Amino acid sequence: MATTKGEIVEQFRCQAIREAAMRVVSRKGYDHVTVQDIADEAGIAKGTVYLYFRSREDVLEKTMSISFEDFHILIREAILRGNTFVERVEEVAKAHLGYFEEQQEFFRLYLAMAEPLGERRLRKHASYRTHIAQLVSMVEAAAASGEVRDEPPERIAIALASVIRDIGLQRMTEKNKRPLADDAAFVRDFICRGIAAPPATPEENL
Amino acid sequence: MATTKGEIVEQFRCQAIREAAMRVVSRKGYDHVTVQDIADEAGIAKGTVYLYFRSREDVLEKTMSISFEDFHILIREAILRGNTFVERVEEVAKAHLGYFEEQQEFFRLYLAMAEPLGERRLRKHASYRTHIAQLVSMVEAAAASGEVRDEPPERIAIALASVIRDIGLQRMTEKNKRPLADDAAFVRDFICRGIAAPPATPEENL
DNA sequence: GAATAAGCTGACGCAGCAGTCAGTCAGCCG
DNA sequence: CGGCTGACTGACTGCTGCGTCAGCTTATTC
Repeated sequence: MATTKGEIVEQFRCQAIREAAMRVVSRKGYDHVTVQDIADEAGIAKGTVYLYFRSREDVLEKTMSISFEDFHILIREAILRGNTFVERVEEVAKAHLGYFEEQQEFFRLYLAMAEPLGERRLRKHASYRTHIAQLVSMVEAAAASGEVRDEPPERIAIALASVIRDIGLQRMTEKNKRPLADDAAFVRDFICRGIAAPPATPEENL
Repeated sequence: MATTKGEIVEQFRCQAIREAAMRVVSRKGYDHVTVQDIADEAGIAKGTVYLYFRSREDVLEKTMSISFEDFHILIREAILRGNTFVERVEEVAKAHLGYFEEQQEFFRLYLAMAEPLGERRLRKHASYRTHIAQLVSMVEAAAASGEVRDEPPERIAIALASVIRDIGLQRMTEKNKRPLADDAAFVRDFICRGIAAPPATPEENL
């Protein structure tokens, strides 16, 4: 009884518009998408967009948030799968890169949000901050159990996201892709041999 | 004889406009700068801008290129200062972060160019590619002498730039800054303990 | 001081886009 | 069938920003 026929139609339309928006943002970038683009992509008139969303910004904001929800869940699960910090990093990298692979549109959306230009973005989109926060708490847990060196957790988290993002970006532009597992392992090694607490002082020659 | 009075004036004006453009790009971001903004910042009329540059894009392009020249020289010198790969990474990080510190406007410009959205930027601005190329050849040299693991040099170079950039970004938003040397050391450790060839198999527990 | 040249100006033309709203039309009800 | 409803449309308005150019101001020359 909660969902009338009208509400179902509304949901369907909203979703169609968001999906169109996602595709267009992928192609043209966040800043350069017009409402007309979105309408064309969805096969409706521009005015119709305004029946379901307050503004251009509203469409893009909601598109962002909803797209990120799946992603957040995926990363959360990846973190839970690992038992040690090293394992968690590998799982996160695998999930991250894998999702980028199958959702190239999302990846471009993610890039658009992560782009740090003027901090405008970083401040604006709560979804991206939530994503970083997930990583921060993972790092904090590892710091508490002595698995990582004593560095600001947020610094490590951002560096982690940064490396994964750029590896993902490179995978995207490569012709003959390396196996995903290899890249996840690369990230794991790259990150962990850098930030893991020294095992038992093997050498101290720096 | 090569430089008439007119040419000197022209050079002076061009420089003033570029400097104004740099400040404005810093504040508003590449995409959102208008020619009027630049003219206002330079204290001249909009039309005057078009006496010295063909278009808005021309102003921004030249601003980019010239700003990057100093930066390229700085990084080249940093690379030459180091004797080992580890030293070079630290020198590069120090130079990088130091330059970001004293040239915050340049840093924001750099962010605007590095933003990978849609590869539009990366393809467009040769300056950024040149910067990456510098790092690639540094990594290649290190790979040749067995100082780094056998991974695609460009991958490592981009990851390196990525980490430095994000550390720089974080420094920028911090209230009480850590000493620059500490952060350069952080980057050095973060990078090198990740990509340095294993010294003499201290442990093999992965 | 007048005449000429050079440099600069900002109002204007034009284009593109966000958001609006009067009008259209398909479907439904009596 | 004829009238009503509401979802949808797309032309329109207002605005912003690029690039132009007729004219103004300042420097230079005689």
